[in-house]
Amino acid sequence: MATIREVARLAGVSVATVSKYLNGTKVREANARAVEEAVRALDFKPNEIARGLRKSSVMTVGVLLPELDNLFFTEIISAVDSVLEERGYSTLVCVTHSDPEREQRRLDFLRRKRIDGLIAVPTTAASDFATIAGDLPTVFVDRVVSVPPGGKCSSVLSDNFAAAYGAAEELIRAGHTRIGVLLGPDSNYTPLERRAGFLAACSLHGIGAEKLLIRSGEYSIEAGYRMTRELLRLPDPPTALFATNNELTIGSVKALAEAGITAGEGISFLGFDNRTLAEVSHPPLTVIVQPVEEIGRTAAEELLRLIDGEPGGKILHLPTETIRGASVTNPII
Amino acid sequence: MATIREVARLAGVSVATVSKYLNGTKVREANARAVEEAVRALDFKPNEIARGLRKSSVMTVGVLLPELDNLFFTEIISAVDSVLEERGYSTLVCVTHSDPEREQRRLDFLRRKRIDGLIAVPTTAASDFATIAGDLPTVFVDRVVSVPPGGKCSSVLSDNFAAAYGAAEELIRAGHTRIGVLLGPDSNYTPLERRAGFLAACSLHGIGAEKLLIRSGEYSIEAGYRMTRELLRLPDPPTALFATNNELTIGSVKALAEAGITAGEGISFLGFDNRTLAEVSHPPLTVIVQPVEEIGRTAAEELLRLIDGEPGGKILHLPTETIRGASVTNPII
DNA sequence: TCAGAAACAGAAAACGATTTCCGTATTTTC
DNA sequence: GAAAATACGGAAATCGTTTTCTGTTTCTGA
Repeated sequence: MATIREVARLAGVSVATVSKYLNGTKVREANARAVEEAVRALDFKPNEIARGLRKSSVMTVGVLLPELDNLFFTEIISAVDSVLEERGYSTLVCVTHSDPEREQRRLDFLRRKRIDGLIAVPTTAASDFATIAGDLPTVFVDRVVSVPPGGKCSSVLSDNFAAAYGAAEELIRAGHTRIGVLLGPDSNYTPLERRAGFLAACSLHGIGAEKLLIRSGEYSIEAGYRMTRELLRLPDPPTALFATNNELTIGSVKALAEAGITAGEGISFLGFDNRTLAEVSHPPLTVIVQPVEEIGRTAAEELLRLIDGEPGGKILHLPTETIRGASVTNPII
Repeated sequence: MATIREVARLAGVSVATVSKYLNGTKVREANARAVEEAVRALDFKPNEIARGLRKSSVMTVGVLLPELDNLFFTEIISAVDSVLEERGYSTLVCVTHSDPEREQRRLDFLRRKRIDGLIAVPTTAASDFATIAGDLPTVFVDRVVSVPPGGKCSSVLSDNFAAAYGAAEELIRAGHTRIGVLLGPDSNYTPLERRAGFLAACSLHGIGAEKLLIRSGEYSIEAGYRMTRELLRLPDPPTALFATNNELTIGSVKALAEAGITAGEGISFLGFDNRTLAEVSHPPLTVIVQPVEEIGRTAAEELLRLIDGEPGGKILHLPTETIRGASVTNPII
């Protein structure tokens, strides 16, 4: 592949002139023409590696996340990538499989690649910014990491508390008091927030925790399925179910279908995130959806700000949206 | 961030020694120790950019695909990434949004990054390898591109012909002769293969094309929905439906649900790809699933072979799998 | 026409690693 | 114990750009 040297020779100018012309510094008209032609003739493409070395910036941000086979994450990356690409950055994706050791290795890898910034959905639990990213501009997504005020990192996530609060109100307003809630692992941040939001709304309406049937487990289809079956088998089963994540929603829907229960008839159902499943269901499900696209965009924009040296330390909560289907109805007493 | 020079100084050796030690060449025990310690003390991480420049290989492969918000693609990337990472390669993902111009720009970008190989789901239609990738080792996924025998590229995809052939047999065996088929755009390669496979099986069983109700349109939920409604409204509607892609399947399921038709009772249904929807449906759907994980792995392995200089020119067809639910039954005459 | 200013071109020094090549230590062999 | 063989360390070249800094043109205005 042609180098800038060969272009210079063919054009009869110095490499400095070629470089300047290609980077927008003014050169003599005749030279510009000659360079242009040489570039075309040799199909010259500047070596970004050499460029990156000299400029000590490769215009790359790392993205560190648990999995690639999960639309929640990939839709976020998609938005992140759109924003970053527009500003000339490329995106280097690394998968952790939720393994802390692997996470550390991949992070090391990204640092060796001299990334300019990081977008991370960290797995490591009780971690602060410094141990994860050092002094790298970083935006955490769907996680809150202890954020030094004005430091080089921020967080972007849905307002999980408000989402669950709203969900509870939705169900209570319809007349439910005996509600089953399917939560993710207690070790994660978001399930705790969702639990807290839900409980807050309930207690405000005088519904004690003892009437609630809260279950927590993995974020998986199987867990959702299992927990739903458990709840349905209770002597006094709940009149409404709230599944707080995509996988739990899928599992729950499956269990209901198997039990011959139509959401909104035998029991009310409030799901999370899976817009498509909600639409395709009959009747359509009521679901709370996270603004994935906006989360991605916001994270990318905040990261660009951090890279530009502006202070971070923000925690950006984005509102969720409730898509009303017909799966939340009055309870049959 | 520390450089190899500072490590050398602190360890009291030359940069050559540091480099050698870190790259596995034997050095004196005492020096090894000193380097080790200096590396730790300075938290030295080799600059992969400088390294890449000198070695003229950055151990990176590009991935060029239409979208990131589609599990079919992201599951493939996931597998690709696993295989490549194990061999020390990183994956640089670029999205084309199915826009040929953008595809060209992103490809240019990847070449400037001096990637060692490419995995591509090209959008550009009638294109041959040379115009897309030049002499870059390339594996095309879910597309067949005119492959120079022994050249530096190969293709990996499902055996779409066989999949559709099998689908037709499945339905014919159950007794259906009046079958509605939902296909993707005629301008793509895979819909044509699927159509051909389906027709081949039908004609073998003496079912003329005139009895079939073949519709083609976009690969979208809306198209699937629309085409299904059209078919259901016919004076003599089909007794079975075959949706040939994930989105078409979703749209079709939605239309059926809305029409109050249960797949496998009023009408038989054969879907594609969406394992989760198939499982969660009631009754579970019979679907043909593509071996996404294996497609990804195979593509990555083939690419590694090409990068190692072995000849390409292969077209690798991987068998699909039929997951039998209860949505294909005998027709009610 | 010429001095001074402004515009531009080019040689060479970075950037941070790897690698070659040569010289010195160390070991082996008789 | 000396010569030959081997092992190892280090100076310097290299990868392909950008950028600085100096030197040369070209332009301007009286």
